[in-house]
Amino acid sequence: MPRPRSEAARQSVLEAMRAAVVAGTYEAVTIEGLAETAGVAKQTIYRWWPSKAAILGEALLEGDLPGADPAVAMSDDIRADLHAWFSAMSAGLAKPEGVALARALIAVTATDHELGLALNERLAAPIREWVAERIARGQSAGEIRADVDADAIADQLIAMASYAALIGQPLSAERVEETVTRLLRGIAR
Amino acid sequence: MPRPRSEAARQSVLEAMRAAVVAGTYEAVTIEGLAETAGVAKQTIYRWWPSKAAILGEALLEGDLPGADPAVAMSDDIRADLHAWFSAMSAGLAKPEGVALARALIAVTATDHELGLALNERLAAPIREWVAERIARGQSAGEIRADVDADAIADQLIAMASYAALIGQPLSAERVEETVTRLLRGIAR
Amino acid sequence: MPRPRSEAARQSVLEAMRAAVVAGTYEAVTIEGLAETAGVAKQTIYRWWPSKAAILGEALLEGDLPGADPAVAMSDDIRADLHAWFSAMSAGLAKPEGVALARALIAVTATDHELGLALNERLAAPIREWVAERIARGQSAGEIRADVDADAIADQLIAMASYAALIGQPLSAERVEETVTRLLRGIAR
Amino acid sequence: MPRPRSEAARQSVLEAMRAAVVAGTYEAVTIEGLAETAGVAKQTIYRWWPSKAAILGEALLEGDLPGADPAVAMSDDIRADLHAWFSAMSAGLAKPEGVALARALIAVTATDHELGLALNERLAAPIREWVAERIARGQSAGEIRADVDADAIADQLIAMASYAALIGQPLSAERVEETVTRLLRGIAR
DNA sequence: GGCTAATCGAGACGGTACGTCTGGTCTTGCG
DNA sequence: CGCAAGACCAGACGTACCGTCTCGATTAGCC
Repeated sequence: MPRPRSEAARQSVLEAMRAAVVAGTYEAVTIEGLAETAGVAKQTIYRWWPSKAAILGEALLEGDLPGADPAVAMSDDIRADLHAWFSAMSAGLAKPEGVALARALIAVTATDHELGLALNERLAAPIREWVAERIARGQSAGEIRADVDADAIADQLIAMASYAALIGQPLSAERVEETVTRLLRGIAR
Repeated sequence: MPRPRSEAARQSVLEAMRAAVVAGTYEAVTIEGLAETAGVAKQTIYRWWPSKAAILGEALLEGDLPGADPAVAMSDDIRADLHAWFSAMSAGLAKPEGVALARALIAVTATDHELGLALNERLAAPIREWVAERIARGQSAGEIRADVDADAIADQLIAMASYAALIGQPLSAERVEETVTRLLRGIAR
Repeated sequence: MPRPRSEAARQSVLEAMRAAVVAGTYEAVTIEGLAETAGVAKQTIYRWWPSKAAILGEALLEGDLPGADPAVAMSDDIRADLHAWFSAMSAGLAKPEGVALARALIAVTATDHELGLALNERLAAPIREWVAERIARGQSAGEIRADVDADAIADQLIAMASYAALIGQPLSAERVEETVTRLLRGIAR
Repeated sequence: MPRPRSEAARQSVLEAMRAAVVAGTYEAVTIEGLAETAGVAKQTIYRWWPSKAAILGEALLEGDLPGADPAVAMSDDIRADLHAWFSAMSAGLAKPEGVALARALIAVTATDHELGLALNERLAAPIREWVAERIARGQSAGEIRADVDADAIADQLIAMASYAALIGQPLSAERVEETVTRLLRGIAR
């Protein structure tokens, strides 16, 4: 049987993509540049990825987009939980690295619809899940209205954080605070 | 004393940019293609614009980004007003042309920070103003809490509409309805 | 280890150059035009040749400048030999193709000193050699003065033929005849 | 009455052409550059000259091509006269300025046949005349054969000097000496 | 322990677009 | 109406990458 795909080459391409995106804009990333920094032949890239966008996608899913993972334990205080999570996400997307990766994701979405949609779906799913679960808990506890649409809330917060990264003006602590407060007022029983 | 700049050339370049963006992606727009469709020499473009992004900026500010202009009269019913406006904006950004232009704006913002920020500022300003005014009216009427941050609300809605356009899934009427309802519950006195 | 240079591409570029020069002036030759007629990418040309002049040089050395090769057998009659050769050279440079190539050589020499000098040297060398040999033979035979400078003679005839091609008025048979006669009177013992 | 053509502009264009040609190659001369150095508008050049070549032509005829003017008095010694003149011409074409202008003339001739021919004719005429006259004198004095073709001699010397300038290797004093000596042996009675 | 088949690096190839430069033409307003 | 100034259309310049295509050199299994 033939020689298997080189995992080292794969990793170094993904790493090169992350580095390139953080260093400049996604648009400025070049397959040739990637190949050079990764120490890999161009053909090796073209053999395994159909496009620059696909490489970014894999790099984002594999590495992590700071703020994308709602690694927040749930307590009994829904306000505290939502605030902790939204605040963490905003902070993740406020770091230079986070801004760069988020912008690259946005750029690729604005360009390659299909892939962008898929990526957003994949990255948003755990968030939606977390929010749904926390809202459901609040509903069980009788704090939250029964007719609240958890997805709408998750989407709103994702949109806000994402837009803030796009225009490069991270949500301030006050804005985060205000948003959570107002949101809770809107969905409290 | 020399020949003045040709307004016709300028207009046809901007028009070509709008057309190109609507027809494909912003990334796929080419200065050479623009020159060709506009019936203009490449140098004429380079003489007056420093970049593709600048052309798009001018085209967006001059032509109009559907949904960007809050041309909604204010009534005494704040719910109706907010709904009418947010609904109109969402609808504008749901039309193919609106999606295309919004995505182009997003793409340029993700790429050329400076210019993107300026553009967003310019386009958001009238919206912020309108929302501020409407909220203030509501506060005078005693319907709305005094401590509400109008900018936060405007930004939230802009982010939501913009993100919806980005991922190509326009806000449904239900989602618009839900958002306004929840929002009002959050800010009502 | 990579793919080797394409000889086909190289040849078709050189051929395109010869054709272009014969069809028009050297000045009017365009790298883009060359690439197009040769069915080759522009970059392939830039990869291998530093300038238009270098292409012409290679084309001239490889193909042949009519009249540049003194393919004349030597007999015992120095007058006949010199006449045959000078006449052949003049005739070669009188043909439209010869005129065109000679002019291109002159144009490139007038422009790119270094290369022009090298080319002239390379093309003149066999001529100088032939003349030197024939003169030496004449000297052995006692027909020609011992102090004759063969290079001076070769250069004179090259200059004359070249200048004639430049101004587009080929040396007439009479002028060739006269020149050889006068020359021989000048160097005979 | 209309304003007459500006002689100052004309002169400064011609001067700029001479300077440009001496400073670089004829090919590198640019109408725009000319206009700039001459302090003249591009259109003023296009109004009065059909081409770059025409400007050079006028500049050469008006200014002087060093060595082109056979300003040599005739004595009774034909050898001395021919040597003096040919030597002066070679020297003129050996000076950097002379080489540059001669090359420009050659370049324009290689490119614009018509004009080049005309220019060569104009510049060669006085030389041919001078040579014809001197030869005729020599014939009267019985030094020179009656059947000598003066034009052939003039052309030969022009070609030699011109070719020497072209390849940038001025005729050495020895070569000049040798040439005149050999030439005279060829035409002496 | 050789055979074989897909991998890898390197980089040439036909292309497209870049941003710049110049050619010629035209349009201003001043003198 | 000539002229300086400079915008305009046109198109070549030389460069950078694109995605495809050889090359020769490894490197697994499988015989």
